[in-house]
Amino acid sequence: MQQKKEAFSSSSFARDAFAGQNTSDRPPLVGKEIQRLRQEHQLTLDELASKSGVSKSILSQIERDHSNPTLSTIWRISQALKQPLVDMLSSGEEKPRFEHLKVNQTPVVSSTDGKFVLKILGTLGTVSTLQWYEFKAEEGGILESESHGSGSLENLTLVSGKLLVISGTESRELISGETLRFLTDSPHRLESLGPEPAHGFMVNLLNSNESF
Amino acid sequence: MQQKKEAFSSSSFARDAFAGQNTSDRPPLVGKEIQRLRQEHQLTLDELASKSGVSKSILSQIERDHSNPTLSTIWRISQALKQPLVDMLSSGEEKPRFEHLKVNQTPVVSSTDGKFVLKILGTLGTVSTLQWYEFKAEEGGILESESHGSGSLENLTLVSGKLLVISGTESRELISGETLRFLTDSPHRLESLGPEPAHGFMVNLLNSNESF
DNA sequence: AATTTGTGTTTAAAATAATGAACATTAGTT
DNA sequence: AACTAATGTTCATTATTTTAAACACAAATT
Repeated sequence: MQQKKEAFSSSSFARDAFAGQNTSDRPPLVGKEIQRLRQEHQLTLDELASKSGVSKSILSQIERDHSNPTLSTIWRISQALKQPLVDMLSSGEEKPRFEHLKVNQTPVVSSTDGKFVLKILGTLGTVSTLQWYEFKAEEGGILESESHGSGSLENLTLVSGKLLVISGTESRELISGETLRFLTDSPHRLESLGPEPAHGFMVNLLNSNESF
Repeated sequence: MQQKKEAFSSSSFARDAFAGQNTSDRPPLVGKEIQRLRQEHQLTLDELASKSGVSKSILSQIERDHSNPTLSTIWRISQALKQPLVDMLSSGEEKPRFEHLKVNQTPVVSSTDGKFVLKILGTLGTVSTLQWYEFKAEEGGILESESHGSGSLENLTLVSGKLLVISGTESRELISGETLRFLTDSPHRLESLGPEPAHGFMVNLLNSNESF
């Protein structure tokens, strides 16, 4: 019954019984990171133990990667160290190459009557300000915009539906599949003509102050 | 000797399985998220068990938040579901940060077998080059791209369908309505997973500080 | 209806993570 | 050096996760 205290060498942690998948990779080793954070906070094992509610013996083992902590244990440690749980786990991994926005994380703006919905897909405010959106508008939905400043440009592509675009004194009617670029240095307005809802994509360049 | 078959009711874990927002006084409940991902992949507990090497009984309990999984268990599940470990834990927590832009090269895009259709909606060449597209890809459609140069950024929004994105050694799976930003300083690849065709938008920022 | 097949849940045993106490090791002081 | 005090590690025990097998249930097939 007495198995070796030899870390998790015989446990499922290092098991490679299930070949074919990722035998090369292993779960993240949080030990060094936890130890670094604890020392940064100038805490002893005893102090972190009482702060976190995790026994100091298991803390010692986790720091040396001799134990495979449970989620609740990692979480209690992260709380005591005031460190987001996620950061502790990703320290050993690769840098975040992706930014993954789930459906409910995408900012949405809608007109007061709710008929015109703008989903803000991205913005970039470096050299020139750039914003892009997806929009959906049922029949009669209207989006009114002020001037975006001289030199601002709007690029509209309609995937489905019919859309009336009015900028300044001019107006155009867009049908499915068409693209329209126009200056938005004056108030402008989009209106879904229906009957099917308008759906499309919009890229805006705002107030470019570049000289070329 | 008291046997608590009641999961972790006597532990520091949550008493009630309630998969709402993370109130940040208890470890994150990953059950709902894991179940969602498994069903998205159309896997049964048996299938995920053999893919991940985690027994289906514990999978069942974890999905219902009746167990407090170890790090290695969560990690093996995340690997099988091709989902970054961190994302599974942060479903109710904070968001990732942004990326930074650097120097670059000339972008080269090598495309397809016909199943993947890119519609170029617009381009703009100033200090950094900007391009945006609409794409439609039937099941199995693949778009392979070479590096766009270090610091190049791709912004993908999926309107419908399912899309697998691979960049470098990492991969993400996008479902309808989600947005993904990622660095394209290494070869990357988009694959429509079907069954319905993938449809979405793409905005690329390419570094073009070309020094001839 | 009865039987199979597929899918998720529960059960009993084994593996191991977590605890508190004893032990070891270092660092500082006399 | 010897003695403390402080800190980290190991030990024995307990608590819980994990596993494999049995079970329950539903849907499909004969």
